[in-house]
Amino acid sequence: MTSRTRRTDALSRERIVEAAVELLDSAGESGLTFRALAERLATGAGALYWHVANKGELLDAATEAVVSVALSTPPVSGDTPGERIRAVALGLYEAIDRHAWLGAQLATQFARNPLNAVAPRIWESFGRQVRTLGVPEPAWFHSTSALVNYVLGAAGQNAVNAGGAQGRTGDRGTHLDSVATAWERLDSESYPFVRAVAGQIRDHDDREQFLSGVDIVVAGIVAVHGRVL
Amino acid sequence: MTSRTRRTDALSRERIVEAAVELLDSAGESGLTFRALAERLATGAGALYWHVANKGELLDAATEAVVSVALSTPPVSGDTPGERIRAVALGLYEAIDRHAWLGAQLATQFARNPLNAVAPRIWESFGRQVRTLGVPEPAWFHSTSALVNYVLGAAGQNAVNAGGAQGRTGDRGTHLDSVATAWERLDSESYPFVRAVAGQIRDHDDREQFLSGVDIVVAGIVAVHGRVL
DNA sequence: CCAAGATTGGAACGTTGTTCCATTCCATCT
DNA sequence: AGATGGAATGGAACAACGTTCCAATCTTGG
Repeated sequence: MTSRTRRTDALSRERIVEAAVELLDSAGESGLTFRALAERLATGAGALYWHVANKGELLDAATEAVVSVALSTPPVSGDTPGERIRAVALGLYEAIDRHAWLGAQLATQFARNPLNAVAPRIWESFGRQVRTLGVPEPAWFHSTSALVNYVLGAAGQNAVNAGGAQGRTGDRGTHLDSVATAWERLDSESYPFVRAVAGQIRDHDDREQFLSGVDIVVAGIVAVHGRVL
Repeated sequence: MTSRTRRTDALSRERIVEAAVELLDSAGESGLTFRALAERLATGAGALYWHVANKGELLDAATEAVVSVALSTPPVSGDTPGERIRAVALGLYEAIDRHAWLGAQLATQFARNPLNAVAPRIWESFGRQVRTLGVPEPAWFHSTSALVNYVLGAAGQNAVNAGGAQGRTGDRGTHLDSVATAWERLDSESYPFVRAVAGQIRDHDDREQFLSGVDIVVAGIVAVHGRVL
């Protein structure tokens, strides 16, 4: 028996990242600690550092793993360029909805580590569709930048509401309700506009609001840079 | 002398927040610790907790203090609604440029603490101008949401580039250069679009790119919801 | 002047990311 | 098969952090 059976419980970067995602999903961003991760993998915290440089790299890897599947499945569908952009954006939105920690992560990822791999992935997915809008090449950069910035901004702001797919809308409802109530109680001299829209926050649909913003940005790209096809 | 002179070095929430902003500016987000803050204020870390509940509240207060002055000075000027929206956005942009930590903070603030005071401030500033675009009331919420999400998304992504006003463009230049180089080296099969726009990242103007996005969103709002005035 | 509350500041606690290193595993060579 | 050396492990230890606690000190009203 020259080659004994390889141990199936051996550590690897992939297993670590996978466990990190599970831990983030179940315990939140503050729940991801090297000790909890080591316990879940039945090893010591020090061993993880052989496969992962530090916590930042681990977070980046977890983010990339999740974004990667969100952007690759399903293959973007839709008849018009606008519909295909909505499909890409919706894929990201649902990934954020599934993983409550992802929104905050995406919103600051490029700032924290501009050399990571998730930024070009997102840019590529949106940029290809922006190109099909008929935008001339010199405007590709600004147009895609606007779209990506909107999506990542919405990601960061809506991160709290994540997890609504499971039907536990109770938390979300009371949560939005408390925000709406707080906004309605603001000084009417200083905050007339906020008070006017506070009611809409109570019963709005996050997904619809998100897609509405995508439509606005796409319409803006076409209006400013685009040609009508 | 029944009333002795009041000590001028007494702690107060304002002095603490002011010192926190200075510490964030000079030492970055990781430089803000209760120990460093206590040393700067010539006191103990425990004393700070009499005026500030915890670090999150301190960060919120620092953010609000900076955003507050950014949105109130100067009084928004401009002939058209679009120009006034640009003025509001530019005020925020320059605050982020002055305070490198602010971008990441804003990008996740609403998610972290939806009841804080900075979100309604930003919504009010933009919302008032959106109203003057001629958007009908039912669309105020979606339109302002799109604009705010774009601005905060751009804030989070551009946070690294902050500090360019002082003229030390060397860091920024080499930094963007390394990003551009990394993007140019990506697989041409998987990343054709990113490679095509990588060159534009090297010599683009952040401010111009940011404002270009604002124009796109404003044009989109008008195209989707607005009336021509 | 004196009590009572407000405020201070330093010590201490628990937790975190990370480093260090002795030990174990495993593929390869003789 | 047995030795060898690098790959990999895991537990202890360290520094730093947010936070709590409390004795000491100020400040104010009677």
